[in-house]
Amino acid sequence: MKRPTIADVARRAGVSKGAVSYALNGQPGVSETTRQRILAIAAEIGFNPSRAARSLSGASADAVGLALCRPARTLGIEPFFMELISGVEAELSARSYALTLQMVADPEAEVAVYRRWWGERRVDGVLVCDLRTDDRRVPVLEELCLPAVVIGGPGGTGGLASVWSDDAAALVETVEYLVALGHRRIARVGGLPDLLHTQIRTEAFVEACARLGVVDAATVLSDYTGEEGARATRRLLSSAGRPTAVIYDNDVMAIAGLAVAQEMGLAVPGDLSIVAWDDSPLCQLVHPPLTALGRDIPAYGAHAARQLLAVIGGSPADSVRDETAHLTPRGSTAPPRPA
Amino acid sequence: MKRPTIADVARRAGVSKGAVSYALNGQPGVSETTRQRILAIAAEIGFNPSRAARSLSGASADAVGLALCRPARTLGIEPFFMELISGVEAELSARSYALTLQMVADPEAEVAVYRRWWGERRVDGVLVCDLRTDDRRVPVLEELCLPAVVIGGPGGTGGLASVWSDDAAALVETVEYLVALGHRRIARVGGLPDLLHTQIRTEAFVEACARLGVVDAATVLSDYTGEEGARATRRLLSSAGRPTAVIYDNDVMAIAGLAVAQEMGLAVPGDLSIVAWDDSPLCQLVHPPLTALGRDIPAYGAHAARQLLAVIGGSPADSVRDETAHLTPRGSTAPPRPA
DNA sequence: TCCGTACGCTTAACCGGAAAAGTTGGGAGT
DNA sequence: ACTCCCAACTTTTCCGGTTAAGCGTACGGA
Repeated sequence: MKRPTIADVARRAGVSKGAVSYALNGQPGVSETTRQRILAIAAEIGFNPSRAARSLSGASADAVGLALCRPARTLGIEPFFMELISGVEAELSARSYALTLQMVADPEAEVAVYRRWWGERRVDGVLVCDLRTDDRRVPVLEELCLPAVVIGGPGGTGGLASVWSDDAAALVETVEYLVALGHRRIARVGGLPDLLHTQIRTEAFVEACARLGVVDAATVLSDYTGEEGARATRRLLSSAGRPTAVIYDNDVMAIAGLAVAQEMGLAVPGDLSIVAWDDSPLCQLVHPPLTALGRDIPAYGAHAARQLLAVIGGSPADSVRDETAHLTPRGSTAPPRPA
Repeated sequence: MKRPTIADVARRAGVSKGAVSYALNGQPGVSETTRQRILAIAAEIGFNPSRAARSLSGASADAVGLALCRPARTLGIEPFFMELISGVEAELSARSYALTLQMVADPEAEVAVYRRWWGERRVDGVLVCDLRTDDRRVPVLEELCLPAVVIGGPGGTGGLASVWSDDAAALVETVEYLVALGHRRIARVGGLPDLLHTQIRTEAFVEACARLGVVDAATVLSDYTGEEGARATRRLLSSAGRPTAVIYDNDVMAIAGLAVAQEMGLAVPGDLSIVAWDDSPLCQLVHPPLTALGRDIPAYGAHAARQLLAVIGGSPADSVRDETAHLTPRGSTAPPRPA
């Protein structure tokens, strides 16, 4: 089946290409009668203007890009990205923008992808995830003047717009809660060390623990996978001054940690309290259900998408704060058993 | 920063646009010396040919589309799609194809998306998930002659190419395994009833149970969410002739079912054996770890992507079988406790 | 009556590449 | 010495839209 072009519509309507273009784009230059006739014909033969031709003559690509740099196994297991993407998509498809997705091996490759997208005019802007310290992607995007919204922060985003959530505040709230329960030896299993939010959380953790008189406040860094979470937990629980509470940087590691505790004969929450970051339905499916730091991830993605569309539309790049994760206490946290 | 065009390269090289085009595309028509000089200049100024211009003059869009029609919460929680996407992506990015992702509300909207993509020449082909019975998308894609690969089947794919996995065989293997353990009352918590693979599995289940003398072989349909899985499990375990084994159509429902069984005071696997379809790492993180029907989902996606690229390249549309899911017995299955 | 002008449309240029067709200059063949 | 051919480019056209500019026609005001 041949795709109809604007010329086909013009021929059937007995007018010129220009008239059809004006009619379809709501521009003045055609009478209302003619416009309706043209619209009817276009609808009848199923005409859609070619994106290529349209964007060639100056219009935008009507697409935004998202490059993800995480190993496939991490992506599959973590609900975070899929939820984020569905939120982004909800916002984009409402304005008939497309989302172009690309998995990359490392930040180097990601920068290359951005350069290519920019050169090809394939996207009007990009969403940047997994912000790192001194992130090399930031200066490149600034240099290219490619509209971008960083999902993460605060800080480290240069002149780029960003949407961020106050992880430090959420972590402080969690430590305060655990201290209030009576915990004095709290550990944390963190995510990938290069990620900025890991560092933000670590700093907040150290600061809060110091301020609140937590004796032992170790952070063990991991990679978000269940295996690594389990290994880190085993190490923590085997140590001399074993913690009475552990905060995990994602739910997968928390669930793995729970399994390890049970396998080592420790009662949760009697001997060990567990808090998970990211409150996916998984947290409620295990026994005991996990106390978790949750927030609306699709809304976060939608927020970022909305801001990106604004930046593409010419708005100044500003940094906006999204909802802070809130603690939902469930069965995995309780006062520590007296020694 | 202004994007370099082919004219910029031509000017700096002191040749015409045509020469640059020949040089960059490896066509004869320029000397090797000139070609190298042009390539060097192009690399130096970071030239990437505009996708729009290129695809306008007959070339392909170098992108494939994937429209997903599932509620956001299902997408987030199920590792399946993200793993599939990462597999698809791995294959596509190796050939510098882009993946255009779109979430849609219903099959109607999905068909509209296909028509638009086709008209806009935004994609060269599409991957179709969640095949239904008498799927309306199939005839539309055939009418449009839009290259497509259906992920699912067998059957119901009309003249479209497809990649499928033998779910019936996997289910039969599972039932045989449970019967061999001594189970005679086996239930199944299925997925969305409209999906073709749900029906294929149900038929295979009924047939296998009848053949193997399973007394009670109920299938309760659900929607892949933990809540619904839990509800279905509660109903099954409260019934008179309570099953001694349950097969779940995905891992999330299986984990929810496990929690329900434990909450109702039933020992797993003593009182109830559980088998999960889709073997994500989650299955190994719960206690007891779940016996699961697993297969390599990223490879499945890669396989589908490879076939789509072949169809786009002009290969005939054929139907190829991917790996069959294999059963990995773990702690959640055992012989039923004698009554 | 004549001119200005607003309307409704057509024409043509342009976007940035690909590729067909046209144009050189130099070397081989006779 | 003259033709022929081919390599190496240049020029031109085309893809399918958008949009500035042009061009009749009708209508209103002086």
